[in-house]
Amino acid sequence: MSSSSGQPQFRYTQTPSKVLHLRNLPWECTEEELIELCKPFGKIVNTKCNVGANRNQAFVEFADLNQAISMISYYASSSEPAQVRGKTVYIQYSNRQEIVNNKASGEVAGNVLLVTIEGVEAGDVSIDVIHLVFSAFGFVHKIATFEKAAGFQALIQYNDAATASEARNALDGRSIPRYLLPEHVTSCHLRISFSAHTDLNIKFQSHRSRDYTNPYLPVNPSAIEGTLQPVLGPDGKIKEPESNVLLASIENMQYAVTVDVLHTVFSAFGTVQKIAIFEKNGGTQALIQYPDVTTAAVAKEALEGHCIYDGGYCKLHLSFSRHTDLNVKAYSDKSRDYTIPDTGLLTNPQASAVPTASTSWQTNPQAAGTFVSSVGQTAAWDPSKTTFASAAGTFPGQPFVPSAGAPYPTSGLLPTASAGYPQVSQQMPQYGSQPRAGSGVPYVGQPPRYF
DNA sequence: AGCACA
Repeated sequence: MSSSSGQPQFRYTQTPSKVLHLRNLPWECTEEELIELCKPFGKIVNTKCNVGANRNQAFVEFADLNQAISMISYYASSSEPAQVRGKTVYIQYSNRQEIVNNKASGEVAGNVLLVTIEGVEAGDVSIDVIHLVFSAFGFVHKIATFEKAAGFQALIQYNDAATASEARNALDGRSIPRYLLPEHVTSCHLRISFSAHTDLNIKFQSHRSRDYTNPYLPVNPSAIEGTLQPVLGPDGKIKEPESNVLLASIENMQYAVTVDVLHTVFSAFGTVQKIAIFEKNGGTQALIQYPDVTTAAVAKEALEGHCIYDGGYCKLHLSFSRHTDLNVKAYSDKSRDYTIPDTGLLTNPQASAVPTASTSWQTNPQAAGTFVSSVGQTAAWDPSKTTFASAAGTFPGQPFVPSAGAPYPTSGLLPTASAGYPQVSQQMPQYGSQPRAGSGVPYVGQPPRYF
């Protein structure tokens, strides 16, 4: 026979390759056209278009050798030749085993995609929506989002370049379905390229980054809520813009944390204007609005990492919210607006820093008779000066005294050292007496405590 | 219609 194994250039003796050589393509055939032709046979992990003197040749690399074989086999026995724009395309195994990465940056197939979401603000597309969209092509390991001059961008890490390529091929230039987006978003085109990253370094689960391979990664409360544009502080660390509204994440919420509890705690630093409690990512969070940034900053500094109740329960993590004025129901189970006068249910604004016993009773019938405001006149209270010993005695007019039978005699809001459990009141922090909560509020399955 | 290049 004329064919011999010593002539690899002869088509019937070419060794199979994941890479196919296509020729007689229409002039400057696009990658999309190439992919359309080849993708029925398998996952395309790389392409090279417009090669050759006439720019009418191309290479396509499949994820698997068998996929390349199936395409060759199909057209070897097909009565219809492979065609692009009606032009017959001749396909052979390439004499190379892989396409070299000579593409422009961003075209080099990797397992991490760089996705630019055009025409939206970061807050418009949640990381959960991004995860949903990109999970259609395979397990998404990690997502990191950020805002750059180019707009809202996300890095999507898959296990392999093949999966990433498939997602890119399917989604590049497309839009996230409207029903997944806020109503005001009119367009949301995805522009997708490959990142040079292979493994993203996700430090926290947050609204801008996720590691789906590590469910135990700590949640970063400063990044859960809102769409803060990170600001670099003097130390070079990411610093959130200050706000008069604090976002509190409540960790280890063994006991109910109500609006009243939060009001008592946060009133220690100034007038609390509004409170809203909500559930997010399976945890409880709250927004606490002060009249000014300074007060919020003091409260944040003093309360961060402290527990409302002893034993490490209801540990607070505080960050500045992007909100400046909460729009809350004046009086509900989960929210309170203390700035609205004449509701009949609320104390008047001047005295609103601490709810009176009577208002607590109205809202918490079970708590009747148990309310003790341990904070007192907040306007005069300086957390940096108040001493620990002053807890009950410094606040005249307190109608109730601590119950001798209280099962948890120590005060809450102790600083929680990472291994500092259980805690005792002697571990008082530099802030002196801590504001306390819990009074007047029924616990879940626990009797109330007093101070 | 016949194998590319960082």
